[in-house]
Amino acid sequence: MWDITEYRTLLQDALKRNETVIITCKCSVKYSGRAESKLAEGDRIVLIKADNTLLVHQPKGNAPVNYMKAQTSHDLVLEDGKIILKAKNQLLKESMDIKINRIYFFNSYKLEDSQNILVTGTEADMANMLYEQPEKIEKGFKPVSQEEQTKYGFIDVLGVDSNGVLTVVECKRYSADLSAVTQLRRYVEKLMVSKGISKVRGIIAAPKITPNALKMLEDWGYSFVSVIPPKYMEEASKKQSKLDYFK
Amino acid sequence: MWDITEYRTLLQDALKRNETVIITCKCSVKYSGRAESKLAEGDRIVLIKADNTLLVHQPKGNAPVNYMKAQTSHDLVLEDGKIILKAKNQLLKESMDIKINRIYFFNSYKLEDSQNILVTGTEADMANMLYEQPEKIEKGFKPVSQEEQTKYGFIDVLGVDSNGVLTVVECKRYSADLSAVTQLRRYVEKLMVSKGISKVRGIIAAPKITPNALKMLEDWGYSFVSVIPPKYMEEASKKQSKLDYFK
DNA sequence: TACTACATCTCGCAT
DNA sequence: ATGCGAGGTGTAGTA
Repeated sequence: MWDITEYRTLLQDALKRNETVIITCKCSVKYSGRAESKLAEGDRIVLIKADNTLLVHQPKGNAPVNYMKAQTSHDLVLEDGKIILKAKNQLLKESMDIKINRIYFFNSYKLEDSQNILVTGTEADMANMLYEQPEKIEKGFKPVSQEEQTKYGFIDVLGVDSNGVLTVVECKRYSADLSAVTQLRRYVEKLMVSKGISKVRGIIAAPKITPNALKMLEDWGYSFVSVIPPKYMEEASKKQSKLDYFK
Repeated sequence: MWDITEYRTLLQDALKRNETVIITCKCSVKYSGRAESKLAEGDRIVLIKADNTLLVHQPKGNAPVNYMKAQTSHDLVLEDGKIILKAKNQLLKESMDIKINRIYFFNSYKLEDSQNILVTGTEADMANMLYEQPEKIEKGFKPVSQEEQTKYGFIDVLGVDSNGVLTVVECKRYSADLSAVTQLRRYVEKLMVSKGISKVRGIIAAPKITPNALKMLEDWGYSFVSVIPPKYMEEASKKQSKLDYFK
């Protein structure tokens, strides 16, 4: 089992069968592609998934320290007496070499999983909530129909205020920041041009807003409305029944 | 080994020893916290790292389908005759239940890794390149000193053009998009206010720019310069010698 | 801690 | 394929 040729066969067979491979090892990593990186020797977990995605995980942190996208080829070769896992993605012109100094553990398993995750409490759910409860934006606010709204692109909620002024609402699930304000500004200005009107209001709907963002918002004559985003699972129930989730 | 109490002990001991746990299993997942999610039954790999980060990986794709951040507590309990991995993060008010219907594989290993990755070819490297080769921006462009530049915060490169006009350069490693333009615009306007001057130029330096972004850029009187970002490993060599990388 | 912006972002969706 | 924006974004730097 400690022979490179056996591991090589194990890996190739596993990939051929679309199995997912787990290697726990001491290794160093070099990557070249969109950027370049070096990672000196340490203990890591290397995952090669059924779609040939490769992930290198250190023993801490959420994000993989190195990775290759799907449609990468993988091979184990011997260089200077060391086992190297060579990963290449021709399409993306990326490559990675993982020099494996010690294998603690090597396994592969055929994983069957056709399920998609269902997430609720997203920005889209928040926009839908405001469509159904427009008074949360302000008294007299009337959303335009969702069908009409889609014509204007990425605007979260589009409506008319109590004075009949066209109003763009940008939702954020968390604290709205400067980029939220510039995004709103962009939509407002785009709408003024496309509609040929000089007055369009802009509102940010979020639980809170950063001080700098609020200042910029007010400088531009827009306004902030504090709205708590939804995240209840009733939304999920609706989606599930729509998608025949339990069939 | 198929007894819940044994697995429970295995998990607790592993976590106590700061080992990293790998579980290959058939499971379903529910999450509640910043949002809520459900994932129906399928085969996945569950990683619990030494810092108590938890990752659930499906057999395809780069990103984990579910996860919990560091400082989460983990326990295996029996509910309705099923093994449930219960993960709780009190601080973030997040929780996850992984109902494990079958364990294909369970292992843990003490991983030693004190290394940090070194990446080159980042936006910061691109800005540094333009500092050293300002003619890549345009003839006669003179960057201000890096010390002075830092006073203005997030501006990538600040300089003066051949006519003595203050100029903000925003770098992007890939195609510059609309948000890059609004970001530039924000920096330019902030600088005009803080310096009390009416004319500040804005330049986007990137390998390319999207059509909409270019239009917006030109509408605002800014300009685009095509620059190929650096990614050579000579930068890494410098950083390495600075950091005594090989000691 | 909060704010800001990058990321080998990833991912989905629409054109 | 590209453009665009959300993300349970994660992560680092800074005030």
